[in-house]
Amino acid sequence: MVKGNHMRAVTIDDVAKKAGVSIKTVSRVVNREPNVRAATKEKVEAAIKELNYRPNQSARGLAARRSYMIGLLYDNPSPNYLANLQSGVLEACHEKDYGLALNPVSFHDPDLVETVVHWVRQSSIDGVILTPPLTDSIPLLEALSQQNIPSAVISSRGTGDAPAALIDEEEAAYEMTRHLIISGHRDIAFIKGHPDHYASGLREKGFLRAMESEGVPVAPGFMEQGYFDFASGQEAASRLLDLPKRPTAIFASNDDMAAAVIFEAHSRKIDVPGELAVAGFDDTPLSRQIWPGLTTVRQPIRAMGHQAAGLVLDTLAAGKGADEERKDVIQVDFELMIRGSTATSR
Amino acid sequence: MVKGNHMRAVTIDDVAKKAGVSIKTVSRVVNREPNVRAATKEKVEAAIKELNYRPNQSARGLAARRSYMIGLLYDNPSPNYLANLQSGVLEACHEKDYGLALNPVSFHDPDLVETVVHWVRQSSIDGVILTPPLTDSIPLLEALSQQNIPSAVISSRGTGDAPAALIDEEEAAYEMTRHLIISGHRDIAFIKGHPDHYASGLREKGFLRAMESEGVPVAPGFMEQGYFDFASGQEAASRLLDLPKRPTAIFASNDDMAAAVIFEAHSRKIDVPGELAVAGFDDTPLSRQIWPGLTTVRQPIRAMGHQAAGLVLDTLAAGKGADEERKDVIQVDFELMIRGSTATSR
DNA sequence: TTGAAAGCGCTAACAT
DNA sequence: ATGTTAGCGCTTTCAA
Repeated sequence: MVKGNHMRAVTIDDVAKKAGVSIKTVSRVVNREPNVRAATKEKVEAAIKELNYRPNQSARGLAARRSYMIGLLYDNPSPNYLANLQSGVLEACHEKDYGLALNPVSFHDPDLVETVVHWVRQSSIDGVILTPPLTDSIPLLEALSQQNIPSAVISSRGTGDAPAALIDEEEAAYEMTRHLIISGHRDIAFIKGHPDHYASGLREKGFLRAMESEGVPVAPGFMEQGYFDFASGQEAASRLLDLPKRPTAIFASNDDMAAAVIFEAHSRKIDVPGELAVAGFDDTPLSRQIWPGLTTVRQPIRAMGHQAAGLVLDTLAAGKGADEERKDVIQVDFELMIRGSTATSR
Repeated sequence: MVKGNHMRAVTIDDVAKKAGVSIKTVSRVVNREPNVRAATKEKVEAAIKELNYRPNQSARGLAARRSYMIGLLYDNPSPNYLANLQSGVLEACHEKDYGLALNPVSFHDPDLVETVVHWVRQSSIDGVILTPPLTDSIPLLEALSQQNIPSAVISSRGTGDAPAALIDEEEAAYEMTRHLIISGHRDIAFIKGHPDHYASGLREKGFLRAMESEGVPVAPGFMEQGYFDFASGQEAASRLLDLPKRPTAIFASNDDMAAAVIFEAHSRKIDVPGELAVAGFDDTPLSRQIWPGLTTVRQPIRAMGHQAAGLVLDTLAAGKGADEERKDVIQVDFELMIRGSTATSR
């Protein structure tokens, strides 16, 4: 493959000339539009191949008023979450020859809605994927829908406002709680997730439902507020472990907080899992890298990213707008990962 | 702000009208071209701000024959590394109204060079940023240079093949090793990094230099090969801790492997730091979330991403090609983070 | 220092 | 089933 530094790029005109058709016909073939005779199509495809033609994305975007890019919106997710999600989204984009534009935003920005809509308009982003907690901003969802911007959400309230890829958060928390109860625990404390996240409520609900259905009471002071970060987990853990009658098990709403619980236990010489069982949520690498290994809930973030991107791209492929929005909800399976932090035999 | 469904995006004409100048003048301001009176410039900037104008990338790309995008190439970095780096790069891109295109590739792909060059050409990517170990692929660097594709590397052999943002890896390893020696250790083992990474060699060199200069011999079997992942750290740690006369300190070439050392120590009831001191490299969140806290070397990845993007964008701004490539090397400061895993008084 | 005019390569709307 | 004609919003010439 020899190329000079300033080789003129092959354009649609070159292809049209070589195939002996108009540029519009070439355009039709490239965009897989109907109404092209098979023979014509073949001629054009041959010319494209011979010239090694690739449409200029800028020209395409300018003329068609779209960018052939979808946007990923996020607010300060954990590195692990972002990397996995992005990897899945990129994969799906790659399959459909779409590009990915990233946009880190702030959930609490009063101009969030305007910022996002403006970004989409100015960049001609064709569709967007939202991640928690942005997925739980009703004004944002409404604006996107009203502005006819195709979108999909990762995890969400599942109200069907937009297509979604999610797990059954409540059921996952329910099952994890049952695991603790079945392991013999009755003094189980819970550290809640960040209140901005709708999923936090679901996890809490799952916990409470399991306790109630098993007839295990939640002791006073055993429900602590956390914010998904290590520091808040540490504070919550401190309070719980300083209680006169401390819990024998703590279920934290995510792994970072669970790791903080273990950290605090270690520093007080409280044996995990002997004196204290700990469970988390997310199955981050961290859960395998601390000692003892952390029992947690695995969600297939990567796959969910892939699915969500697929939902957006399907909408795009279906109708050029998001008019007849298909409000799919893809529920994927979670998995309980039982590790050392809740081991019973020792 | 009321907007209909098909609100026309703000264009350069709107800005020109509002500022009372021609579109060319707006263009000059946007592109920071010279020969614009300060007063005019201010008027235009005010209009841009008021209308919240962002240039249409497709139109820009079409007219200027470039994409206004830079590419970020990576091969399976740790989530934390990727998230931080990307954040810095995005920030720099945002400042200059550039877009970012991501490209996960494989260092061992025999078609790596062709894949990358083709991708850059097809997408009209204006320049690229390489991350380790891609930064250490001579053929890749040569191809980019030969094809006149502006690029910058994050960390590298520092040979000046391309502009780079890096820390003094060897010196960092040297100082960490000295910290261990000064803390009273003499039986110090080292777990090497992935051999694909040039930095691995530098870190090893720093370790050996410190040992030698302090007159501390490296015991047989005290140099272990690792691959930067937790599993390889575990294996290396197992071998080291099973030695008849085991080390009193282990310096692992990154945090994941150091965490594995601590994990293995815990599971053998070896007290850290009492019986075994452990040091890592990277200052990942993990280093603060395991117990005891991990002594490590902090590199400002985010800042390095920002710098590297700046180097590429500067090249782009300077000459339209990378003709008179400025082979800058920006060295940023590292920092020793001393935490519990190497504490002396207990 | 500024502006007017001419495209960049493609798709959309309307021919035929 | 295929072609013609206008732009899309910007940068580039070149002129003033």
